[in-house]
Amino acid sequence: MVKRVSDAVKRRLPRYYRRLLSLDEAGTESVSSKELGALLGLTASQVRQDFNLFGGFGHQGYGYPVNKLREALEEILGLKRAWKMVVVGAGNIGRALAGYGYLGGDAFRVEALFDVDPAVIGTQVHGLTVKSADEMVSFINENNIDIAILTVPQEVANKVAHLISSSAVGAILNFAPVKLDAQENGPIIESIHIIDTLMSLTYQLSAKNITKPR
Amino acid sequence: MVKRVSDAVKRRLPRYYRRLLSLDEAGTESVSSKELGALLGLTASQVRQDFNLFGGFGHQGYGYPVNKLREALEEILGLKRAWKMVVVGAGNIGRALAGYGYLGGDAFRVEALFDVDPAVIGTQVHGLTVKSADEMVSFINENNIDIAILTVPQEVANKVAHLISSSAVGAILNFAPVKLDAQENGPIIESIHIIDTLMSLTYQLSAKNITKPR
DNA sequence: CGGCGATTGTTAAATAATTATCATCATCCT
DNA sequence: AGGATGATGATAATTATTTAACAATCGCCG
Repeated sequence: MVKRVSDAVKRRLPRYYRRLLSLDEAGTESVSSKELGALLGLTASQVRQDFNLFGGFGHQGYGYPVNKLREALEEILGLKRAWKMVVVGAGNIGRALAGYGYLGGDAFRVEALFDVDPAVIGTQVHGLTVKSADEMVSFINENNIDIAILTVPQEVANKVAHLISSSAVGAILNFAPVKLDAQENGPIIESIHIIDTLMSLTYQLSAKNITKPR
Repeated sequence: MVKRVSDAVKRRLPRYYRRLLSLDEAGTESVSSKELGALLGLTASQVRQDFNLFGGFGHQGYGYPVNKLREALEEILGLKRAWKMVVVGAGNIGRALAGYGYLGGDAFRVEALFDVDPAVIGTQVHGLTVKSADEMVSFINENNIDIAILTVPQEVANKVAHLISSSAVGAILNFAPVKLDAQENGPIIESIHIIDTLMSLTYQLSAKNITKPR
């Protein structure tokens, strides 16, 4: 049962979970791979393949029990516990994320918000007082922070990421449009590059007017 | 030269561009596929394959001229012109994005910000006055808006997306944690699901403690 | 002015991911 | 009670993506 989970599957798991959650809340008892695939734009085959990486959740002739599968995904994704986070960089995006009491408000908690700007330090953002970046590493270590959300300007992103990596944090969620250089045994890094997604859109918009999609 | 561009390549193009831009700004004249690959965590082979989809930009024995390649990518990605955007939903993320004078501040411009909440309509956000959602479709059409950034609550995301689709907008950048149902000949849709990326992190953090990476 | 070193563009091979197929089995209906 | 139905789990086939290999080519240096 310890099969390799590809990146592609890893990206699909949260999507399955979100959909299962909403089906469960709607009171749906079971769902077939075909139905779920249709809801997510995937083939039935792929849905079954994916779930079978983690074990057999389905009943033949019946489909998958929504509640049980949702529970299983919750376990797999580590959502049965709360994760403590800090936001590093109190700019526009950083402040927005500090107010993130979102989906499974239980699972993700922002514990602190840091910045270097003296004019910003001490101000209130969504009930948090912005702390000085000097305190960051010790705060992370003393409060067992799991995830650092990095929203600093790209020029300093790697420097700050390096500093964060010297703490005991488990993962970094990077919003700076820069590739952070990963370190052996350092935190897990995932990036969200908004600007890249925008450029992907303009690429497609530009291409649309030249060649039709096949 | 009209080869099919896969999704994987499409996602790498902006990364190439960003790196080329910074190399160019640093005054670097040429870069080999090997060097560029190392900077981006790709193989030299892959870099060459990708560029060759769009034509031969390199000089044998020499590498790729940074400036010329950057220009070419700018053309390919459609960054030679300005793109007009609106932000729909003046919540935390929406307000943050309204202040988006980011990278190629020339290429992307936020022209307006919409919401349904009477308490928010009329307020100022980063120099923009929040407009009523009632005006949205006509504003998009009259001002030739290219991209709508959707940052409304998930419950109404599809409803609003549908409304946007009735306008002449070319693309939607969706931040709601929901799969928008695409329509034939409707706008191009790309989504950024922050919550999914967080879950992908907790999945990896959870998995790390059970099985070591092979 | 000719050979050497380096790096491309291209084709081929290997690997990974997705889709299709099918035997098996649980449930339901008559 | 038994067969039809429908959907899983597993395996096989297909397709896509990545990596490797190598001949062709350019500039540089002597």
